[in-house]
Amino acid sequence: MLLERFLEARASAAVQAALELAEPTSALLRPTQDPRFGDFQLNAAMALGKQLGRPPRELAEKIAEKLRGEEFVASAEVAGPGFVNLTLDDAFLAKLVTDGLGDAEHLGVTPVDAPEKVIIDYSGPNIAKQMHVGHLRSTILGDAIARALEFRGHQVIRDNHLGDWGTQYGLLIVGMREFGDAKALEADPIVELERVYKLASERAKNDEDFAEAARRELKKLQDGDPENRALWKRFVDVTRRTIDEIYAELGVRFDLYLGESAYHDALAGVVRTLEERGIAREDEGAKAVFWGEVEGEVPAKLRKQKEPFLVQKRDGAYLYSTTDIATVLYRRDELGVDRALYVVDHRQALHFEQVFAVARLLGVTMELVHVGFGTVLGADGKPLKTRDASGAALTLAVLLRQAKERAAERIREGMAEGRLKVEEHEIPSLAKAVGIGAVKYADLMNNRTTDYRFDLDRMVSFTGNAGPYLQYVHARSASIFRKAGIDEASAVGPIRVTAPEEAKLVRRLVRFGDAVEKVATLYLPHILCEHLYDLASEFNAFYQACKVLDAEDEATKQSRLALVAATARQMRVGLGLLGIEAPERM
RNA sequence: GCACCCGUAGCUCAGCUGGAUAGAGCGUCGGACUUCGAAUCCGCAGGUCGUAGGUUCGAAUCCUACCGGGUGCGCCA
Repeated sequence: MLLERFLEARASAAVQAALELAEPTSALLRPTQDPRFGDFQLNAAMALGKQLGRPPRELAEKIAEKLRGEEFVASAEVAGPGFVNLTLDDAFLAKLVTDGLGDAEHLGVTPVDAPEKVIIDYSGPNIAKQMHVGHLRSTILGDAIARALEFRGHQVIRDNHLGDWGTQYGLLIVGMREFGDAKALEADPIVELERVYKLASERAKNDEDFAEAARRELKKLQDGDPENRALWKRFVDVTRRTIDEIYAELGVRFDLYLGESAYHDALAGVVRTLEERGIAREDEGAKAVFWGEVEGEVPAKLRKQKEPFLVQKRDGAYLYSTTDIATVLYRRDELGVDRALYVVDHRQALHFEQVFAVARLLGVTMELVHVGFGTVLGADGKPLKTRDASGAALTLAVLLRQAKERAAERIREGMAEGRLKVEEHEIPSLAKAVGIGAVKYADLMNNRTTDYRFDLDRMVSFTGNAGPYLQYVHARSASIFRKAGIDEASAVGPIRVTAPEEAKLVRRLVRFGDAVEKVATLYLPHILCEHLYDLASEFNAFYQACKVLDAEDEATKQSRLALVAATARQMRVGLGLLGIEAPERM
């Protein structure tokens, strides 16, 4: 069940009945910010008081009275100008958690009524370039959102829209012939490709013949010249080897790797269609959409825009705008998706608005969402540069390695202090789980929409609100079962709330489904991070205050074991949705 | 010129789409390990929510203006 949805529905019905309203109205249910006000508050009375011309507190009292009969309500009190403060019934909540134990996969969270086929486009690294920390966000966010959607019951297609096509390949081809080193390309492909690209693009700036040659080779490549095609294919293959290592490290996977090149053959047709429909027209030799003149539905913002949306260059080459339009059509016609998500830096917001607007003009009705995210900034507050000569390149591979190293150090400390019984050979996998988990959590805990400052120390920090804090709760839970010599799955309650810490923990556990639902509808994984952090805090408080194995009686022990099991499982599943491992010990 | 985003504790950030006395982490300082794991817990300190108006029972949140920072806008992706 989704608790908030359930409560909102029941409370709204109560409001309508209590006030004898003809139309249904929202109870304006919100979680309270202060436990003194109970668990949830209803704000409807104040809004309706104005509307109905009656004192809000009088309405609130009627609503409260109506709710007092509900089985999930412990108390309903009127407070302040007309709040109705709801305190939920402990036994009702405890039963929800106990019931959830029977559902190992979804923890009692019911799936959406109408599952959709959703394609999610994320990561999208460029061929011939190292993945750097800027790629982390799209990759991690996309993966977490995909998992949340799947958890809610949607069918998800993960697509890696590789940057494997475009003008840089002309440069790379002539560059490789001019400066390339076959041995280096084999040994460390991306380093060599980046070196060659840098030399070639510098040369092209001052050498018109060289630049011309690059354009010629690009044209040959795009026309299917076998030799250039083979070289290009090699660039793609060696890059794929490297990025796939990173994905394996991150535990990220894709169903499709349909890069830009996959749509090349469709581009001429797209432009032709746009012209035929009067959406695009020729101008100064190029083909473009002029938002002021096209007929049909166009967002007001674009209407006002002077600059056209270019779909073909004067020299006949296509742009990524054309590719993206072709991609939308492919996803509709060949994949039949209901929804397409683009997890891409928010600097491309205008680009996607334009792509989507063109798609609408072409009659595309599926939901198209640009899931934009903030830019990763360096310590100076400027977008993090990685290609620049100044300072060592901070690649994703380097970041992940450092995170793992620090985690390994930490594990060795624990072993030395005797807190941890870990075999030497377990260290690498454990360090990976903790190190990579810390990096992922540090990224995901930020609100997706805002820029954030990249700080390596913070990212591999293992204290406070950080990945390992959540993993630690899971490991502690697992440790209790190890010590008791029983299986987590055999702890089935029933849960009874006796201590205040148990009451708080239960109240957190029942809100898991709502958190995941928000991630899947708002595309904001940090909401789940926050939930799991709160869960961890409340578990730690419970752990501090309540004996589990040495509980005062057998029923309490069974209840608490079930509570520990529910926490462990929710933490494991929740971390799983974030793409973070939950080790049994750490 | 047009469009968009952001200003919240010393630092990094939440604040669930308008609710009550604005919350975390880090950092500082002080406590808690013979007791289910101290990567933990407890406590102290820290705020004109950029500024000024407006909307209303009620604003960090919505509107307007201004200040400050950033981004994107014909032939890159």
